This record gives sequence, structure tokens and C-alpha cells, in this order.
Amino acid sequence: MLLSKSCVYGLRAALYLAAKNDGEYHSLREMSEELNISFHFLTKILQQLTSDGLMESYKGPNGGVKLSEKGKKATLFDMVIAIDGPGLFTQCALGLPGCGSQEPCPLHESWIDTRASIENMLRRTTLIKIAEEGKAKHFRLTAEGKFSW
Amino acid sequence: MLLSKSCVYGLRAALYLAAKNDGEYHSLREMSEELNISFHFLTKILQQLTSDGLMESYKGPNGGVKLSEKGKKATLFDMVIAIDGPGLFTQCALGLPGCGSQEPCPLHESWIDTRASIENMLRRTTLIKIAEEGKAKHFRLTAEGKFSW
DNA sequence: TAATTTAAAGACATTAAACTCTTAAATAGA
DNA sequence: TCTATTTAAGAGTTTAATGTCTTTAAATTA
Ligand code: FES
Ligand code: FES
Repeated sequence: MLLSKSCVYGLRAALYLAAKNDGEYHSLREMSEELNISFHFLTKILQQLTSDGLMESYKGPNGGVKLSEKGKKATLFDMVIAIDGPGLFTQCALGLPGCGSQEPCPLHESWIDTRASIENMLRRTTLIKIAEEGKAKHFRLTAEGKFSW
Repeated sequence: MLLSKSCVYGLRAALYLAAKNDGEYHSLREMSEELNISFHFLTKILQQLTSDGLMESYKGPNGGVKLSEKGKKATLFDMVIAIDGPGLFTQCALGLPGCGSQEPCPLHESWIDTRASIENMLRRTTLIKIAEEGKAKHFRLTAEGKFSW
């Protein structure tokens, strides 16, 4: 898969929060149930996004997480970088160490173009924008489509 | 990573054979040493390509593997399908089961375009063509660049 | 202060990918 | 026929990703 499971779960959760778009904290329990993601696993992932500054968390009753100001401006690219790191956008298609025009592998020229088109696609869209669209068009965010924006 | 390690190793080996472009069988021992790939692991991968008809193998002294006729016409896409399967070209970017315009996820429209551009990139080039270019321009095929076409 | 709710942190378990080893089967050549 | 060479097949191991559980810390409510 292009993105790791952690990354996909993080994205779904971020889109959930972006769709709510209230300033409220939403608990991980609520989100894990709505989105059909393991509670503890989701916790791990969102901790990472919180420490990365894309989300803010609050402990105690009525606590939870919400998008930070930074998170509200974030693109899908920012999310992928935060969770999976930059590898997808920097690594050689043949897995060779270092990827550059200095000592390219046979796939280099083709791959850097394709890689850039993936990156552009992810940079193009903010969480908020895609969540608004999802809400308007009733796109699905879970396996069963049972989640309603 | 976009492609699995198995897939990358398979590609490197296929490019090795495509570059030789003699009708000869090349032993797995030779290839694993030239390409810095674990002998036994490479064996597994090439067995798969052989049973898929992209390569032919021959046992005994002076045996080994070579590209089949099908393999000589094969593109990078054919190789990826043979080793990693079609998932990359069919699956939902958010990991949801089934991916189609029937019940799209919020990334669907963006993703199918990007996915197609990956697929086109891989379909565009045959092993032979890319190996010829690699040979002509002395591109590297191993970590240290020690392999010489 | 005490009880409850929630995230944080980290240990632990499971699974799938990556890698290794051993034995069997086919072929060639002495 | 015997031995060496090579792929085939399959079992076994290691490692990294994924998923679960327990304990701790912070905040709220009573
Ligand atoms: S060196 Fe291989 S893709 Fe750049
Ligand atoms: S449904 Fe998600 S990418 Fe097609």
C-alpha cells in the first residue's frame, strides 16, 4: 500500500475532526467507535500527531483531541510526513541508498516525475477542504459507510 | 515504500538479465553476488517469476534463469503485478474495502488520477528498453554502484 | 478530598514481510 | 554409474508493522 495503516487511520481521524469543525475536543473513544479503529492503536497515532503540533489534546472529562491551528491549515502531505515520514518522497524506486541525479538508477527519471505527481496530489488539498467536500457529497469514511458526517 | 522488497529485488534481477540479453541461463549464485541480494531470497522471488512465465529456468551445471519471450516483452507493470499483485492499482487510498465511483471515499477522485499516473509510468517501459538505457548511460543497479553492465 | 473521566506512556502480543536453511529433484559430465 | 552443479520446494527464523493491555498523569465534578 502507498500509505501505512497508521497513516490511513490518522487521516481518517483528522478528516473526522475537520468535518466536525467545531472548536470542541472529541474523545478517542468516540472517534474509535465512529471510525471503526482500535481505540488503543488510534491513541498511539493521535499522540504522534499531537506531539507534532497538528492536533491538541486535553485530559479529563470532556477532554479529547481537536485540530490545532496548524492542523486546520494542514494538507494531506503534512499528515503523511508526520506519520510515515518523508521516505515516499525521497527514496529510490529500486530501494538503493540515496536517490539523486548524481548516480541515478535506471528508473530515476521516470520515478521522480511520478513521485512528484503523488506529492502534488497530497499537497494540493487541505484536510478542511476535503472534509467539506466529503460532507457535502456524503463520501464514505468507514468500511460499512455507516459513519455519517 | 511503493514496491515491496521482493518486487524491487525481482526488478533488479530482471534488469540484470535484460541487460545481458544473451540467450544464456545465468545462475542465481552469480546474480545474487553481482546484485548483492541474498541468494535464497532471490531464489524464492525468481521461482515466482518463473512460474508466472516471465522467466525460464534450467537445472544442473550451467543452468540458471533467463527471460522468457514473454519476459522480453514485459513492462515494469507486468513485473509488479507478478510479485506484488494488483493491489497498488485497485485499492482505496484510505484502505477501505472496494474502491469505485459507486461509494467513493473523499480521496477517490484525486487518488484514481495519481494511481493511473503510477500505472502509466510502469506500463510505459519494457525491461529491455530500460536495461538498454541503463547500459548506455551507466546507471547504477546496486548500492555501491559496483555492478557494471 | 475522593471519585470519575480522559489522554500519555510504555510494556506486551500478534501478524505479515523479510530472510535463512535444509532437503529433494533435475541435469551434465567424468 | 557416480559426483558435482544447479533450481525447486518447503520449513524455520528474524524483524518490523500492527494491535492490545496496563499503569500513570492530568483534569473535572461532587
Ligand atoms: S536513484 Fe533510483 S529512483 Fe532515484
Ligand atoms: S474509494 Fe477510496 S480511493 Fe477509491
